[in-house]
Order: sequence, then C-alpha cells, then structure tokens
Amino acid sequence: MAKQYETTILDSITIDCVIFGFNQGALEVLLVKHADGISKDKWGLPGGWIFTDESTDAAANRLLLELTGIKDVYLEQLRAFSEPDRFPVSRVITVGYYALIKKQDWTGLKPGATASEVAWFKVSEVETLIYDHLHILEVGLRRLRRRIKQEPIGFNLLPEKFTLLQLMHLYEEILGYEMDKPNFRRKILRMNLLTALDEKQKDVSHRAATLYKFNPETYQKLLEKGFNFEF
Amino acid sequence: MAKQYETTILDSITIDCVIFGFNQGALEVLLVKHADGISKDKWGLPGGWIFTDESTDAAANRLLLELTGIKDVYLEQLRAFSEPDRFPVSRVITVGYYALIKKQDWTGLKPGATASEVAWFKVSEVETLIYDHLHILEVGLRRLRRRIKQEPIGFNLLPEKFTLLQLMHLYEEILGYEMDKPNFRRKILRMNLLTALDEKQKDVSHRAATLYKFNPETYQKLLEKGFNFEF
DNA sequence: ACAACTTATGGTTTTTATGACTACAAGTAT
DNA sequence: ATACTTGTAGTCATAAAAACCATAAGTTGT
Repeated sequence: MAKQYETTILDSITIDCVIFGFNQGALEVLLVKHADGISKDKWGLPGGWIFTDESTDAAANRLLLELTGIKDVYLEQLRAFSEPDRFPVSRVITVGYYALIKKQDWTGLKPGATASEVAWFKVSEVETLIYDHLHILEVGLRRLRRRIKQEPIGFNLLPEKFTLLQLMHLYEEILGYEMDKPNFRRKILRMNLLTALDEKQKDVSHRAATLYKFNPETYQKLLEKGFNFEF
Repeated sequence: MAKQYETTILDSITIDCVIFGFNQGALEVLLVKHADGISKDKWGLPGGWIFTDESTDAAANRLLLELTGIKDVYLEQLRAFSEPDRFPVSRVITVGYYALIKKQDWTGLKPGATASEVAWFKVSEVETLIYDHLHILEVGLRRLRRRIKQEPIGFNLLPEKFTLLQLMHLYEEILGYEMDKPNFRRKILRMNLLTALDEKQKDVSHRAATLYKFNPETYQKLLEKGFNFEF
C-alpha cells in the first residue's frame, strides 16, 4: 500500500488548508486531530501530499474533499512555508491554502483516513497547533482581512440568503472593529452587488429584516467597467 | 561536482525571481540568458535550487546574490507555481519571488555560473520567456500593482533622494494611468512619510525640484497609531 | 389593547478627501 | 528680454464618509 504511494507523490512538498467558517458572529477554523504519527492526538490543519501529476490547486481541492467531504468552495493559495525545521521528521515544504465555506452547508463532517476527529474552533481561541500550523493560520487570517476589504468574498462565509446585519457582523468580526448600521447599509447597497429578495428573516423575535443575495454576474459586469470594491 | 550538490538540494522545488527596476519612467525586469540545458540561449527569470538546510526566503536571497550580485533588497514571496507540466524535464514546483531594487545602485551586473548574459528589459516589451516564467512575471506585476497602493514600497525602486514628480511617474507607470501633479503632491505630503531635504535636483534644464526621502521610522510610528497607507 | 423593547431602515448634518483646474514661481534656453 | 519648461500653491465643486437622530415594524409581557 504505502509503496504504491511513494512512487506517485512528491516527497518533500505538502499542502495545508486553513478552512474558515462563520457561525453566530464568530470566525471559526476547521481542524483535524491526527490519528497517528508523531503528532497523534494533536490538532492541526487538514493537509496531505501532492500527486506527481496534479497541481497544488488540484491537490488542495482533492485533500479538502478526502479529509472533510467539502468541495466546490472558495479556495486560494496563501504561499509556501519553508523553514528548514518546520517539520521535525524530514525536510518538507508546505503550500498553504485558505478556504471560505458556508458552514451550514456542511454539517456532519467526517474525519478522513488519517484523522480521528474533525471539529470547528473559534479562531480567537486556537492557541497551539502542530508544526508551524499556527503561523499558517495567522497568515491565512491576515490574508482574509486584506482580501475582504478589496474583494466581495465575504459572501462565501454566509448562507445564500443573508441580512445586511449578518454581513456587517461578519465584517466586524474579521476586521476587528465595530461599524455603524445605517452607514454600512448605504455603503454596501450603493455598490449594487446585492439583490434584495422578496423574503424576510423568519423566527426572529423582532422586526424581520429583508434577505439579500450576492450577485456575482453584476459584480463581473461592474468589474469590466472599472469598478473597484473597497471597504 | 554535480554529485555533491545532489545530496544537499531539494530535487523537486526551485526558486524564480522577478526583479523589478525603474528607469527613465519605465518599469523594467532583470532577465538572464541560460548558458546551457534545454533552454540554452533563451531568456528567463533568474532562479535555482534550494539547499536542504535553508528556507525559500534564504534561498531567494542567496540566488539573487549568486546570479546577479544583488543583495539586501526588498524581496517578497509571490506563491508556488505548480502546474504539472510547467517544467518539461521533470516534475518541479517553483516558488516565485519578486524583488524591488534601486537600479542605479547596481550597475555592472555580471551573469552567474549558469547564465551567459544578464540584462534589463522593459516589462511592457517582454513577450516570451522560458517555461511559465511569463506567467510568474504577470503575477509579480499584479502583486506589485496591488501592493504599491497599500504599502509604501515604491521607494524601493527609486534612489534614496527623489523628487515628487519621479515618484508620481513611478506610480503612473506601475498603475497604468495618469495623475494630476498638484493633487499627487498634496496627497503624498499629507501622509507625512516624506522628509523634504535641503537639497534640489541638479543638472536639469528647468527649475530644480526639492528632493525628498522616505522615512521608514515615521511610517512605523504611524502604523502603530492605526495609519493606513492608501493610493 | 397597550407599553416596553428590539432591530430595521430612512434621513440629516458636518467633515474630509478628491478631482479638475487656475495661477504663478523659478529656473533654463535662445 | 522672451519663450519655454517644470515646480509649487491655491481655489472650487463634488462626492464620500462619519456621526448622529428619528421613525417603522415587529415581538413579548401585562
């Protein structure tokens, strides 16, 4: 079994994924507990090896599916992490990725072959991870903070239909500061990226807010006209 | 000779550097002509192998020095480039870097061991490069365009002492659009990142402009106060 | 039915940044 | 002395942002 793999994977490069989710106002990250090896029973980022005939993008997508069952999500490379001593067993460089997922679409995640558990953790509460994974997480977080101000990617963390307040809370949580409701509404609505639905929030104990959805087509058209998303 | 290397380098990862310079209003990139191998006599980005005991950052700095004599410059990783067929001989992933250099500080560049020539080319005139190097160059350019709007890194392409018009031309060239002189002055000066020197341009056939220098310490202090560079 | 409460949503005012443009200053070249 | 080039200062109109106020539309409890 193992032999067979050895001929088809690259032996000094891996992939590690920072998978972000958003839940009840908190930014979360998906971690796996290793089933065996030197980091048995410790938490780390989901990751693995790259096949000789696939790109790192392809490997990251495949690993995401294998390790957690997640597919077709926003996924972007962070960069290579390469400190010579980052992995204690041998010299391995890892290519970090980060993914944004609509958490509620992926309940019942099951650990893959090499993991004994998969679980969500609040980003603010993660304190230690194996190897340099905490560092990769930090880089992922920085990247997310930067990107969310320049591109409309926040929607990848919310349900298809969301309220403006949910969106604002997402921004507040990620950027780390509070915003003004009326001003936020005006700013985001003026961009014309959101479509107001004929539908309202349900089961809330107060006035129900209008639900909106993000409109990727409109965004593309605006981009072509030189539009610049900015928050 | 070769044998000795084989045991100390990683065999499926390389480094490639996009080295930007700025000269007479044009953005340039430093290329090398390969001395041998399958891409003999063709131009490509300077690059090479990574030693087993060094990080990619260290390798990029070392290669820069070995291949061109350049050191202590602004250098940042782009990302990993990993299409399975990007390198025709074997499966090699490359980690791209980009550097910004003060071109006038590095005259008389000499090709390293594996290159027969080193030369500057205007970025706008580079049409073909070996492997996926043109793609890496494009990614480098995109990164530079993005970064220069968010962080005061443009100064790394200019001499220590520069005029505001030189700086503006740098921005115009990189961003690809024209700006208004008085407005540019006001905007950049209001940030308080530049120190006006008691010195003026020399040998120009018109009114000499005041020379300025960038003040990294002030920038650090402003950063701590929550200042956000933006263009 | 009414009050108290919560969140949604619409406006107003003030301040600040930006873009477009004018004007003049300070040099060089003829 | 004049034309020419670039540097530098200032004005004005517009747009965006920040701070804030007010009301609407619901829920829950009495």
